[in-house]
Amino acid sequence: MHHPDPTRPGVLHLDLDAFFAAVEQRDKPSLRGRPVVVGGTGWRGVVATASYEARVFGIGSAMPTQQARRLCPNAAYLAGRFDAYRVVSERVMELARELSPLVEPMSLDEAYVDLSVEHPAIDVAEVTAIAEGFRERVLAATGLTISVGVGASKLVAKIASDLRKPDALVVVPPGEQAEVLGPLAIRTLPGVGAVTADRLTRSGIRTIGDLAVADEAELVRTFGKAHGSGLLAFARGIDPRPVVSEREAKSVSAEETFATDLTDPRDLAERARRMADRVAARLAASGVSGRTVTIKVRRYDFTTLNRSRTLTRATSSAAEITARAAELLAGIDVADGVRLLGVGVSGLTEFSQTDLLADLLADEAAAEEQTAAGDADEAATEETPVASEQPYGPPAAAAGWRPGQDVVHAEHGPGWVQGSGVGRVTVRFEGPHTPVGRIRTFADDDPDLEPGPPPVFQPAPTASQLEVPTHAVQEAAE
DNA sequence: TCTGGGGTCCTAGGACCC
DNA sequence: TCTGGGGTCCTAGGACCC
Repeated sequence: MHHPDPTRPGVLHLDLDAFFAAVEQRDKPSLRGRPVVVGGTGWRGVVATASYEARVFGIGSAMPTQQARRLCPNAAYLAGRFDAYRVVSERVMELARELSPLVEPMSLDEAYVDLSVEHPAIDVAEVTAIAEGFRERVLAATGLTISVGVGASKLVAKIASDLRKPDALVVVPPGEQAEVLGPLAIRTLPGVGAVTADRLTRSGIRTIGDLAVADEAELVRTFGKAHGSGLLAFARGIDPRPVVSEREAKSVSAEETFATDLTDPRDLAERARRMADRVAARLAASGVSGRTVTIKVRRYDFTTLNRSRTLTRATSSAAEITARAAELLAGIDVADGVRLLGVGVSGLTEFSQTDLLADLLADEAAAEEQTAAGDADEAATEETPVASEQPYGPPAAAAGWRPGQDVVHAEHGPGWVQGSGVGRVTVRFEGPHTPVGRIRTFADDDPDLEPGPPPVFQPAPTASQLEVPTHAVQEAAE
């Protein structure tokens, strides 16, 4: 474990600008320069990312999509293409790892990099050159701009990357930390959310500078030991957290907000089963199993409950997770309506051969339980089709065409779904390297129209590639 | 305005153990 | 029995992050 040197600007925070929306504008020429909103497009959706053109209208992350639509009805509302985002993200992380092996991805669009192992004497000039080179390579390889913040710690790097977004590099020299942080609003400090900011403001603390001179005992009384003293340390620019390149997941979960509240326990049990299946598949894919099964229930009034049960052995069996989730669900009154249900597994460990055998036995045992329960109560095991299987709100299509989705037409080639409804689907035929494309409308069950792969973005040739003689390029291509 | 889905970490109380 | 002092595990809830 390596801690960053607090006297040198060796930590980078990388943050792709308006990431999901930027990928959409890259791949869809007709959306460039226009407001684009990516997120839940249904009744109960929220905004994941708004392009800068959409932010002008007041649209931002976590805002209900309904509200965004009122603010800017003419924006493009897209459901998101996470496979495409993942490809771009992996490429950026790869480029980051060329700077240093100490890269800690925080999400698809953010990561920390610690340069201090390989550049122990790094200074502002050197890190500036490294970071600018990196930003250029990201733009060439992905067509996207990335903001980079640099400081002596994760904390300072993170704050710096946000200071002049988009498409900016901000280096905070260790000697200027206090001056830079002091005047900033308390809310810009990572770990200060709506609740903490509110409480601090009520104590007359508005800026990071105010917080830096606050009384520690008082903060600990108000916010608890860890949060109270952590807050003060952060405000003073103290952050010894290392950049960690490999972190093990601690839990795996799946959850869903329903288009309309569910009240039938059998519907909920069936939904829980499907979520348990997905969780089990992901556990298996990452080679882990877990001892604690948790369900999450959000009621009609947004109050949220968690119920968990810890098993004697870790499991990754879909049947066992389903059975435990069903038991936990049975203990909750759902008559007034449930808007969200989730199933999760925590207490993860890498699984062994004996776990695999135990899972097989657990599958059988759980199946028997089901059968036994079915004999006692026929209704419970009937294959009940889920009642509220309606599409996830308007204007998503009944046929399942999602706005923004990649498609291929037998005659017209690759394009994307611009909208759908009343038995029709509208497609725009364009890609990242075409001019703005034409729109065509089809029946939503047109056999010539299929879901397609994400378009491939062609990186700009780099200066060094242009210098290489033609025959060398051909050899490299073979 | 009416609130996603995937996570992390912390707190606090009770059970249980030595 | 007018009553210790940890430590760990489990459960539930909450703040926060992207």
